[in-house]
Amino acid sequence: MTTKLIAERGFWGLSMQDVADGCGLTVPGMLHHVGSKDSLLVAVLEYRDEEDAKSLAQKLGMPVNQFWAEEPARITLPKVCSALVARNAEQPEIVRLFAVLEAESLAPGHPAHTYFKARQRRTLDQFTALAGEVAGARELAAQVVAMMDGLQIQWLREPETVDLVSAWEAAAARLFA
Amino acid sequence: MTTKLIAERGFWGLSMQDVADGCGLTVPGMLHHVGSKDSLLVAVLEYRDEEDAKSLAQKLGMPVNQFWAEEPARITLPKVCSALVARNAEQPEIVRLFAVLEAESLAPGHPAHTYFKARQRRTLDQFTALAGEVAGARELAAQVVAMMDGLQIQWLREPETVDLVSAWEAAAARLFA
DNA sequence: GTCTATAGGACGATAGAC
DNA sequence: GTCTATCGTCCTATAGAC
Repeated sequence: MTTKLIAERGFWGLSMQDVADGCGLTVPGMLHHVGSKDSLLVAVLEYRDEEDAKSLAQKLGMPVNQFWAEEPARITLPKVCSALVARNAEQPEIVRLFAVLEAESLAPGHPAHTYFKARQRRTLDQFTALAGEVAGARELAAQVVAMMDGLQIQWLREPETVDLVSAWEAAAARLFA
Repeated sequence: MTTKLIAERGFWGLSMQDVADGCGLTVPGMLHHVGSKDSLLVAVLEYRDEEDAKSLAQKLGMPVNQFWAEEPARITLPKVCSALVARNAEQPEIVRLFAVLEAESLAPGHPAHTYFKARQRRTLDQFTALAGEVAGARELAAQVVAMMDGLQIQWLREPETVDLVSAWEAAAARLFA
């Protein structure tokens, strides 16, 4: 529930009042559980990352947290990206949450600043490993991440006009040519 | 001055108090000039767009507001992108302002929602025209915009590690191949 | 665990003097 | 034009009863 509200307002625009209403609780009632606004934020982020990792591993038929470490031939970067995009296309609200927080957290004082910095490094490392032994693997990984983020923004801005999956497939055809 | 603060906090996290302090005024003193918080936002956005258009036209040696309408052979999409990236690399704070607002404004109720929707359409149209008569020109335009936005995020998150210009050149080599 | 009540600020905006 | 003073609203968080 929190996810939807943060996606609409961002973290700075989020009010605990609204979150509590959405949960059918009063404000102190939910603060008893989550502790504070900051810890609520990181809890939501980590929860979503876990859920996504599970879903992704299932889509690829791999055990969780191992899909990028082994079998470099069977699990390729294009396949992982397709699975990721398919997953994201199903949940626009969560994608918007990450898009908003990804930008907000660029400011050094933001509660999720270090979280997103670590997340970007981790994603780049994983994608680089998946890209294989080709020259410029890290460059390709960065471009893939950038393209996915950018297309998601366009999709979220005009969901009626843009289809995320087909937009990504067209981009992948160019990137992985 | 406002630019820097919005870039750090986003629009929802921005306080008129801070802006007024940054300008050496009191809060009502500056509200007299800008009218309201919402109008301050759009004023900043439109001002930046004008300044960027001027700078871009100068870099390309073209009259303002005509660089995408004519001479499709001399002014190509890669050239415009290089000029844009070079311009953006000089002003990380303004780029962060747009990155934050671009994500925040995805919410339908945001003061800049319609502004960014129109901006995205306009940019896509201009880039599509610049791409020329090739098949899939609009797809290419969308991918170029996505790549620029995504690389900017990575650059803003780790300015010490990522160099925006060289990252873009590597991406352009792949996109325009 | 969930509530009522309330503290203690910060916010955007207005009114009116100078 | 810029100020002081202030209104009314919203916020996060705490204290303490049930």
